[in-house]
Amino acid sequence: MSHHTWNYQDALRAQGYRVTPQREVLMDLVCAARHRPTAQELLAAARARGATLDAATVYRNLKFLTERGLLRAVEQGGVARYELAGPRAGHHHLICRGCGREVEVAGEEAEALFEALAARTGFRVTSDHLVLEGLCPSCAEDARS
Amino acid sequence: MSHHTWNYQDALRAQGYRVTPQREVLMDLVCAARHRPTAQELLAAARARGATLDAATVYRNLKFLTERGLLRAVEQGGVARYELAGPRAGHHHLICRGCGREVEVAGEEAEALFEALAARTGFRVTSDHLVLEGLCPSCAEDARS
DNA sequence: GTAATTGCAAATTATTTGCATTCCT
DNA sequence: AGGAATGCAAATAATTTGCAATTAC
Repeated sequence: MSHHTWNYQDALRAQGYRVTPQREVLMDLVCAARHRPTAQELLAAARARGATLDAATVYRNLKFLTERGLLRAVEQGGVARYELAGPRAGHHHLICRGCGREVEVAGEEAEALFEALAARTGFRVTSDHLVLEGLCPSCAEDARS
Repeated sequence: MSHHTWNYQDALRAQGYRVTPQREVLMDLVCAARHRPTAQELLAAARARGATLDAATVYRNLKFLTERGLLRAVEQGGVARYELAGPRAGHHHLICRGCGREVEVAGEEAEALFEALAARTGFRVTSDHLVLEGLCPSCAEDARS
């Protein structure tokens, strides 16, 4: 399956690593997921899809793929969740603690904010994926009752 | 020991909860800690200090104290770390991934940033404690070699 | 006295590691 | 072939839960 816009397979092979079915199923699942899956969710999903793989393999590969820059790990609620890193721009998420809805913010939008921080503290933020909590417009509305 | 500027004991008693020695030792330790301690660190520290308490009690109370707004939990590197919440303003941290140094940013400083986000997305950020990663001035310098 | 809390032990959940075997390239 | 990667099983580590015993108020 090579429906990915980016061919990570060759990138790996070029570095002497192998493209195993386990790695492919993980990449496919992370790619197809609507929300960021955890290692456990990926294991279950992979098996549901008929793949044969062990939890240890999932953990080893998520770490491997993250180190190679193909995936990105985000801590959320104590567990690690994964998403495609790929060759695209960083971005951030706003999670509404009212309805759980998630809004994405382009990296550039946030850059301006980080600029301001850098100017004031000299500290350059490199996080390319923040998860901010707050209230979305509609829940903010409800909160007034 | 009531060296805390804020008397949380009465606040608890007023709500029908008890002030146990275990709870006090936890509050004292979090208060005295230089860096945010984890549940395990608190357990060890409490015992080193001669206190008698179980891991389950530590977890139960950290959760309890956090729910009552006395402590605040921050996820960092997969584990929960705690700090005093108290009646003070929220703030944020910048952690340098070069030297590990930590810089604190007052809540007001960041408010401006959140304002900008709200204006653009309608989303109001309520996180009162972000942990941003980046490079401090001195490490940014070294990175150029 | 009595309900809130604790301790202890056992159960969960997430993740890691050693090692022999398998399988990409 | 030959090293990379997997599976399996066992080891950690962090956290949770049931329940009887304890204790703060």
